[in-house]
Amino acid sequence: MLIARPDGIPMVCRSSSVVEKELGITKEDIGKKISIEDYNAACKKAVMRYTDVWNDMTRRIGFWLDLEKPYVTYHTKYIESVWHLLKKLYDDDLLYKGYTIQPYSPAAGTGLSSHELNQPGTYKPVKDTSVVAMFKVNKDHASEFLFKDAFGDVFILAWTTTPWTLPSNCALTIGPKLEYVRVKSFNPYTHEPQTMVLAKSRLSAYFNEKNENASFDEYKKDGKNIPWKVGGGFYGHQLEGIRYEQLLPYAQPEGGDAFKVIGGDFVTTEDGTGVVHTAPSFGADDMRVARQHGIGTLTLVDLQGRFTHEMGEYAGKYVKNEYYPTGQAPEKSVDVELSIKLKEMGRAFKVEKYEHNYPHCWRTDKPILYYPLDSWFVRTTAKKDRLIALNKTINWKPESTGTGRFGNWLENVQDWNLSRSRYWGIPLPIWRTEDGDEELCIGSLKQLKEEIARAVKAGVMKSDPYASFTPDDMSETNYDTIDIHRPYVDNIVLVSPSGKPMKRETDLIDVWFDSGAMPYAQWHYPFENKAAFKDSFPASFIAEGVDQTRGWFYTLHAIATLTQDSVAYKAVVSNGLVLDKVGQKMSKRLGNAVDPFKTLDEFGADAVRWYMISNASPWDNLKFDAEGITEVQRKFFRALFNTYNFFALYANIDGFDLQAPQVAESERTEMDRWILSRLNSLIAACDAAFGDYEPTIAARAVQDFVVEDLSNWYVRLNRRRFWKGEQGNDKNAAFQTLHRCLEVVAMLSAPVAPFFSDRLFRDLMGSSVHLSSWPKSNASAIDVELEQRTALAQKLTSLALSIRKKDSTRRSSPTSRSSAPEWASR
RNA sequence: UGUCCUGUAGCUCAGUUGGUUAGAGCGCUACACUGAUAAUGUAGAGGUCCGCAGUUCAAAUCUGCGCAGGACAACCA
Repeated sequence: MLIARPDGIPMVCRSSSVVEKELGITKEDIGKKISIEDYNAACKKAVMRYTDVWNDMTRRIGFWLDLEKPYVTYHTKYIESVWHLLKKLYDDDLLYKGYTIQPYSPAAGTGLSSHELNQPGTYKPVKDTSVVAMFKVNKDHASEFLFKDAFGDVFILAWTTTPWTLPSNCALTIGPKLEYVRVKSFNPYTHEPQTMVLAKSRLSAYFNEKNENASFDEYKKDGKNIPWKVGGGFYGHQLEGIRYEQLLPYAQPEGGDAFKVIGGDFVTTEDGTGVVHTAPSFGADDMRVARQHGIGTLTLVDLQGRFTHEMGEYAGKYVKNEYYPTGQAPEKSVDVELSIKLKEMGRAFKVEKYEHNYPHCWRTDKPILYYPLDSWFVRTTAKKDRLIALNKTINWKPESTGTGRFGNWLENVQDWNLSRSRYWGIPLPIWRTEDGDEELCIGSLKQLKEEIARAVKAGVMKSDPYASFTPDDMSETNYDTIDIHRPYVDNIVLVSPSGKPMKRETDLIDVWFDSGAMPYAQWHYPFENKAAFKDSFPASFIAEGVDQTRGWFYTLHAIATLTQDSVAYKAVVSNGLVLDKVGQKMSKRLGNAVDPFKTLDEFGADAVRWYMISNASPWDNLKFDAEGITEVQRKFFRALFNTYNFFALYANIDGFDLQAPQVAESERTEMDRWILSRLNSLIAACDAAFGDYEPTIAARAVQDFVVEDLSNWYVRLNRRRFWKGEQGNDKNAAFQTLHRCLEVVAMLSAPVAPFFSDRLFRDLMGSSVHLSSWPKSNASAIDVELEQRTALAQKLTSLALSIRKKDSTRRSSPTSRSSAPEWASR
């Protein structure tokens, strides 16, 4: 069973953002400028359009797919199967609602899962304004030791690449075991005397060695060559509990005791000052450590990525300039404005541009924020051991991807954030009371109908909007009568056991769940096709790009493990990428991408396929060079075509009879027996190679056989047998031998060159090669000794030609006698 | 920063469990052939097997440390 994706999941994923772009709207406008119905209809159309392109490519390149019955994730039946899986997870306590810091895309208005963040191209190098901010220490019993012969006020230095999070600062985190020092010096902007606390090992990053212990009196207040002096060291834990003045007091944190120094094990001294500015709302680590110490939170940014009304002069400004509509971004980002403000306040120690990799949303291409959100999670961490154990039973090609890349990923598996705040996708089938005390997960339309009936009876709904649907009727017409997408499904209000109304959680689920649910949902399992599902699950193998390691490979594996306690596939071929001929990744931006349709037009599908398969193993990156395709055409296909033409020419002249009885082996010449031995060896080699998911080895073996053995040696030396006038066993043997070779070559090359091989086979046999049985190697026809002897003869022939060449002996003049030393056989 | 892959002739790639002088195709150069079917043959030039160190009688191959390219991951304040 081959899993393939007839509708192309990534296209479905992207269709919504593509549609938004085409319609010239943003997510904000949905429900206002355009109704959700119209919007979803546009999305549906976009899917269809991509489907056509995909189908066209599939046919032309000869993918072996059932295009008549693609699975389509927006069909009601597909969604019902997904709901069934979700219900199963829910019943096993593997689905829960949680409040965590998550990657969030304000531009798309939705949270992102870890594997969405793991798509290629999400992390990009960006230049941000970074600030070393100065937090003023309150003098009290705990901090007294810092004030001993202090020089000006005492500050703790903390570095951030996201100055917009500084107003939401609630704590400072230090490493309890790290060494810290006090440094007396001057503020580089206000030139006031001040004492600063930072990690000892970070001194050299911020203070020039040659100015250490320089005269304070001689400082010219120009910010250059600032003298400094170390005023004593101590360990991080001595700082814990010290309180400081809020840096930017726009609003007060809630739910805790903020503005103190706390200890965290994640603090390092690789960057910054060894002190982490902690804004619990905008960092996963920050939230965790703040909870541990009861710090509370402050979230001064809204879901659109703008500062909230409390932020005074900054209220309403986007925290990243990228969030403004094109052309409307202010000259100074809030990061810059805040930095200037801090400089003026005397609370900035260093402001500079800092280049680092920052994650971007794959829908909008804009930077993401880390933001506190309510979300539904799949508790994959609970099944980590099974995920790992089952993975070990999968045959990965190449193996290292499974043990290395995928294995490491599973070792560090996180709970899967399923929630998406969007409109076009599969709705989460969970209904909740307003207080969240009662909830219900729906696993089928039948169950939904029953619950609707109860709700109507209880009076929370007037009527059943899905009245046209008949439970247990699996016909398409029945399923086509209803739509369980948003907004329709949002109109359903159910009733809780205690009689309260329950509304649907408004989230959609991660589209990757859709694709991972494919083995079940394509069959509408378990509502229909139980046998077909059982026959095809788990899949024998799947093939996809290695970049899908954390995408499709993972979601298939996770869902199968959690819901079936099984693998979803027994083997994986993870393809490498197609690079351009100098080894650069192809991209539209660089203009080095090859148009697949053009390439197919120019060379034909078989030459392209043969080139790609024979040139490099599927998992190795392929340096795509069109000259390689012409070489394949010249060498392999021309040799095969000419060999067939030679056969056909004389077979037609002589009226070769396919049905005639086979000439006995003893009646065939030694060379007949040799090529048939080579042929059966080839069958065995190809069988082993294909069986081990090594198509490259198989294709190369077939190519060598055709070019060297069959065309260049057998046909060349046996031409006279085909030419001669009289019929007879010898001539028949030649025809039958060559015919058999061509027949088998057609069969062996069918997986790689499906069109050429089919034509060849039809011409030879009158039927399709793709309906023929895979050839079996006949061990008794293999004569290893004969193959070795012939190899020797080939070598001697070449040597003889070489000698003739040296002696300038004409090739057409016969040689009466030649001899070779015995060592030539080695 | 981590994980994984790759590195052999100008190019694309082979190279088994370590074992004589490291191979093929293409390209290049030269010569011959046109009695090989729309397919020719022979020869030649071209290599620090990415580098260094180690194991070994023996390393392209095994080990370690690097370098370069690529993919993927990462809360990096």
